[in-house]
Amino acid sequence: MPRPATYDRDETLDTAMTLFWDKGYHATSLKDLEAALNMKPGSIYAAFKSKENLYLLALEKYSETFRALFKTKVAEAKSPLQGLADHLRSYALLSPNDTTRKACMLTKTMVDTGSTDAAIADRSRQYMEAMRMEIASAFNAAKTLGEINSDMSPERLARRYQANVTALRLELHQKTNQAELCELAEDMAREVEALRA
Amino acid sequence: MPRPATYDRDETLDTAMTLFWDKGYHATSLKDLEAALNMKPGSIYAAFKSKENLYLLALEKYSETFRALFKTKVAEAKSPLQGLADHLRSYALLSPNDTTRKACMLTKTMVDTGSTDAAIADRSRQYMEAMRMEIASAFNAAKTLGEINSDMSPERLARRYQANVTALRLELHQKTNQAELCELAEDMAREVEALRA
DNA sequence: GGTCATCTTGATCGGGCCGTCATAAATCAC
DNA sequence: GTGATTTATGACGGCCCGATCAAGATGACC
Repeated sequence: MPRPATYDRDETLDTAMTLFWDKGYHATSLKDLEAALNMKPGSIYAAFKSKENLYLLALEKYSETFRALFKTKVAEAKSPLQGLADHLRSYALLSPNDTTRKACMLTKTMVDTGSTDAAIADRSRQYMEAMRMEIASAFNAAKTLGEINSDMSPERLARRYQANVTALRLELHQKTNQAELCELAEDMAREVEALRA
Repeated sequence: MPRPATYDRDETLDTAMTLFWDKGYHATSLKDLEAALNMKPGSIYAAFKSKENLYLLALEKYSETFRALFKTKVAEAKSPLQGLADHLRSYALLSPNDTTRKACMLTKTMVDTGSTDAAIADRSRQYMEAMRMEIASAFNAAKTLGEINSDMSPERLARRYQANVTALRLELHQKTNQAELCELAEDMAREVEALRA
């Protein structure tokens, strides 16, 4: 057997994800990647094929990581609806130096690549939809438990909920002050709780 | 008096605004601008100083145009609250080929330039705030008329409302289908109407 | 129609971009 | 220790970027 790679692929992908998430696809140069990943261009291309492909891998990791996190959080909550409401509040309670205090990477990606990289933008839309399905499934659980009215559409509620999350997280990007962020999150969370039958 | 310019400055700025709004700051190259404005690089720099400055001018125009439009629409509505609610619905009713069927340029700008062009991102934040003041003033009018409860905070309502607009317009960017767009806008509009005292 | 201030042109600049490749280094099997 | 095989390196290429500027074109005034 020949020489093994000297870097941890998963760890490297994680670093790339963070960098891309911060700066966006276009604004992240190979130089930036070389510095962050501690790899020379040749190695990057050997390992990940291209900048675009590396971005897609990072995006996939982002999507899976945070979708799983959401799923777990809702599952561990007192009830699906409560989990959904508290998830909104949790964004406003993020520590000031939490590294996830940013807009959703999928949102940023769609804006950043919508007119220049259809492949990436499309993938991002797919992940966004997958996330919405996850949310819908939580609303559906609430419905099954009789927590919300039976004539509610989980899909419609999910789109509304996702819109709230997207907007709330954009406020993180804009560095809106903590107090107003809490108010906004609270308003959104109350709307979810108001669905209780 | 010397030779006059051969182009209409305002019209040119409008074209630049549309282009920038579509493609974003980074993804718009001078070549793109040359083609769209029908000007050679020298002329562009003579007239607008730099790409960044041109962007700032286009952004200013965007901000003022759409803020005035909003103000007018609310003023002409049956009541401030009704104007606010219907404004949300109007996004979902935009013609399929309406050129303003896009995410808000201020939102896109903040995402696009947040990590690379502080000057532009800051300006965008300011315009966003100005728009929020405009919304707050509409809620305040509703309050004065007794349309909504007197213990409501116009600023807080405005931030919530702006979050809704931002998210709704991002759905335009994603080309969400008309039916679901209408549902989402309706959900948001109903929330506004539910404030009625 | 001559003068002159201004506008317009487009070749050109330095630089950074993404991506490649020949070479060197490292590891394992025997 | 040797050879086979993979990884790592970083200088380099071709391209396009935003920006400049000297020269030419144009129109307003006398």
